[in-house]
Amino acid sequence: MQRLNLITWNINSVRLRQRLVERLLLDEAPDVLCLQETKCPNEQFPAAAFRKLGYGHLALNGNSGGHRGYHGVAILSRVPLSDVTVRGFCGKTDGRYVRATVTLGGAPVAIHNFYVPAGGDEPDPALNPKFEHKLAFLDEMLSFLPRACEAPGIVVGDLNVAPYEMDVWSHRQMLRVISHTPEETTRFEAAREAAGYVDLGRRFVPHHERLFTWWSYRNKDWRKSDRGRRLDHVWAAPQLADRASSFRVLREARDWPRPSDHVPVVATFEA
DNA sequence: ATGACGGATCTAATCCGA
Repeated sequence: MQRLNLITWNINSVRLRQRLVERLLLDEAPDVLCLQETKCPNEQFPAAAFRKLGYGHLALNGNSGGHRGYHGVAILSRVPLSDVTVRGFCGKTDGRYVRATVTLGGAPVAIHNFYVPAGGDEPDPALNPKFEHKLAFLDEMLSFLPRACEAPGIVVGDLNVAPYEMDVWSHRQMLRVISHTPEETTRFEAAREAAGYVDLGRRFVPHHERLFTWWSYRNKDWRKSDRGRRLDHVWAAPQLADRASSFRVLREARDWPRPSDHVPVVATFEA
């Protein structure tokens, strides 16, 4: 493969939105699609439908057991996947990470697909166990990524943190709102820097421009109010970031029928 | 000004998302 076209998308139920995934595969023809919040046990993943469209290679870490109906990540590919690995974070097996390797220009590229915990409402880890879990997850990413990212790769997913001022609709009003608190954003940046990877979104879109990938279902008119956040990310090893030829946020998908509240993020890498 | 929406689940009301 001489070019890698990669998409990450929090689908918010892959079974409910199977048709939207098919539409994306047909419209964008990515080589690899990373999904989060599949909300789907592995045995119920609609693999046959995607295989028909040419995506016959799968890496799944679906929800199971006590996490029925929540979480779940998947990598779909039209090129072979090797080194498929599932890992639990914070001592849980809750479907938040899957890795697979593809080949670009004869060299392996590891793809790390994450669904970071949302963290609940109350931004105090002493009062809110979900926020405590999120901070612990980010801390574990900090210790995990340096070794995992030694092999050149790409970290993608719904990372559930909007690190910069123009990654949220109001920096001032969001500082005490989970996804943009300093406790999260400092850990988030530390984890990325420990990996030595590049924030591809901000390599392509300057820091003074707003860039969002998620808009709440609760807004009456998401486009008009534009109270979004940048929660979905693509981080790339420096040598891959230098070969990135495009980066796009598919905002139009927010208006597809019965949409996800997240939109797909597309990145292209040349060999 | 906080939106008051939408998904899954032991189908009715609850948990969760962020």
